[in-house]
Amino acid sequence: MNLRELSERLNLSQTTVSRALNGYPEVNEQTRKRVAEAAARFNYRPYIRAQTLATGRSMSIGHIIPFSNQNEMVNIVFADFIAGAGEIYAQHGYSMSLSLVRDEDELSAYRGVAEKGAVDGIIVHSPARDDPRIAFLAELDIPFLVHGRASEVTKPYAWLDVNNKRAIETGTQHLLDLGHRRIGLINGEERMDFAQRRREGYLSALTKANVATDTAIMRSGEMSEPFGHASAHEMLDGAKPPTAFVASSIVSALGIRRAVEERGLAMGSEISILCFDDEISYLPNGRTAPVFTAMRSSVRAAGRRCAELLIDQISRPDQELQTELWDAELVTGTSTGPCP
Amino acid sequence: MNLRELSERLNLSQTTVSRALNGYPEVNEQTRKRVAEAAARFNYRPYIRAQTLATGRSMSIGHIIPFSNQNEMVNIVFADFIAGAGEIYAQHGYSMSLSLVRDEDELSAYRGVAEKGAVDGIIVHSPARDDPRIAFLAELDIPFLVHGRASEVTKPYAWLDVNNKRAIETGTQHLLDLGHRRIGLINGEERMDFAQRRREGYLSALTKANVATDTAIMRSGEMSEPFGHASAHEMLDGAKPPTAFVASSIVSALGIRRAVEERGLAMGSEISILCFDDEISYLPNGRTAPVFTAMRSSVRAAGRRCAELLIDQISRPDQELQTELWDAELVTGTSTGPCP
DNA sequence: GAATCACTTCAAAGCGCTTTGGATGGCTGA
DNA sequence: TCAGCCATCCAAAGCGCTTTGAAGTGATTC
Repeated sequence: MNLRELSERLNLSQTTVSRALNGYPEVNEQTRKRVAEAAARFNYRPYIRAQTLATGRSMSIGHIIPFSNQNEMVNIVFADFIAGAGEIYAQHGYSMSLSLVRDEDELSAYRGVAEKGAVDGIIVHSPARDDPRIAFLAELDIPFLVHGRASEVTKPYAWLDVNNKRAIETGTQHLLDLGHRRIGLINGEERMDFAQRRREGYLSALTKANVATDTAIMRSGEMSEPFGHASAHEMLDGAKPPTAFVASSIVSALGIRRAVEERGLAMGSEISILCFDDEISYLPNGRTAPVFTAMRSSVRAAGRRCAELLIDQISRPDQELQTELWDAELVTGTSTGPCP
Repeated sequence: MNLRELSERLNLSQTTVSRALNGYPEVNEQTRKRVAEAAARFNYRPYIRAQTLATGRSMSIGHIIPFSNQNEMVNIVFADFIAGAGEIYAQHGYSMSLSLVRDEDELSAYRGVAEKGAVDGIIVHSPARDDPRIAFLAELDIPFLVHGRASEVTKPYAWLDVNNKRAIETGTQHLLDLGHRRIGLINGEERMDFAQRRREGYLSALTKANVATDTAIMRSGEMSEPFGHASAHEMLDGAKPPTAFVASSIVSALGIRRAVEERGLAMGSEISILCFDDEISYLPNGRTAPVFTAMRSSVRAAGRRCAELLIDQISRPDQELQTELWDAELVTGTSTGPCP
């Protein structure tokens, strides 16, 4: 059942039927009701494909998720981000189109998605410091918003980010306040912008406190449980082992904890752990009382907000590009304590 | 730059240009080359929207991800499944359209996606025992494939599933062989089909071994770290505490381990833990030597295979509906040992 | 030299919807 | 009475692509 058939049954033109269904004012209330009833009775539903071609809008947002060739891994926060964004899309009648793209062929995938008019806007995930995707999308002239930032990109673009530097600076400061002087850093991959900023925050806190930095207790890698586990063991095996750890993710923190426990050390007294907590739904950091002391910022909330900002940008293309910087919140759990 | 413009510049008809670009045989090699060059030079790319309308195929697969209202949680295996499926889609020129749908309005979302012709096929995630979605999709007459099964649905449908019953039966048997007689079960939500089957496997192994079952050491819930943690504590606080645990997910196993360690018990000797391992990329169960003894089956491989099967079904609609049952593999780690 | 054929190319008709630019007719006000 | 004006409705022209059915070439065959 298509529009033509429906309009024939009603003895009306396609125009009128279309307008009636889409709520245009220039149609009699009675005929509108007639149309609505017939549409329901014949179970009529417009073909999205045709609508999309006629209107020029596809009512869908593209997410291109990079995933690393080395470890075949999707960022752990991705599912919750998507859950948040999806909620907003549903409210506004948008759908979400997803491509997982390997590092090497990412740019061509962007062209594929954006230029062909398959989506009305794009969300960029996990930007690197000097991310070529941003300049590329700007040139394609399609609305897009970056979750995160790319420090080395100079052109303006829309983004939403957590203040990663300040977050980790605050977290590290918290450990310093507890008397720790040997603090290990277990970071994400530092070609990622967020990881760089977190590192800056870590270094800045140490420097301000006149504590020497030591690359022997700084690691950067894939944010998985085994990586946290192995890194922690290595550092604790070192000549001058740390008394505290800063972890970039709750997953690596789990690995650190395992290493700590394997060594028979007591977490929160002999060894302290502080991590960044994205509030991942299946790895909650304690519903009521947090386990890990953490810098907390909800990635699901970020997903929601990113979707809102992008939809806003699509519907009002003339407005200035929006940016938002969120502060993470320090929550204290049982994983930190005074330096022994 | 659209097809008409391009064909005008080339002094050719749209037909010829279209055919040249799409590899039809009835076009001179020389003109094909001319067309290809011009297309590259003018950076021509067909509008997907128009192509989609003209061909009747949208070249996109819908995934509708249920997510629970109670715990606002997306299944942890989802990201890796998607990563696997996305790989295959990319190879075949498909894109992936995602909707996250809350429990209560799922059916209407299916109609929205399927009936409007927005996608060529659908993958159904996390089916419940008597899942209304399956009958619904069958009626809509759109190709679909279920990841998992719905025991109470009688009509034939395409699916791919792990033999959950046998997997957990084997796992439980392994613990019985080690001498354990009090084995706790920490399962997923039992309205989900897979969780029911796992429970059956658990019960079957115990019954065959003439070991009494006890609901006091059986829990079913959300498959999160805290759930595993709390459940393990409760059971270990009981009058007849278990000496071993079977966990439905590596995430709940992590929680169990935390509880075990908090009590100062040694995992692998005083308490054994066996879990189902979906090979989630950021929670790998030990790259070389597994930590947890586990029943293992890669959810990413399942995603890949599901995508293949569905694409096959779309391209050859007349063939019989395919089904595949995979066996999980027992891997022994350090988390299990003889009953003390 | 006419008929046949393979090889290329083309004009035009969709795909199902939206939207522009009128028509139509009843009603109002001078 | 008649111009002017709403309130409704409509025919037709797109949106950019694919595909059908036919036509225009030479070359080949008899």
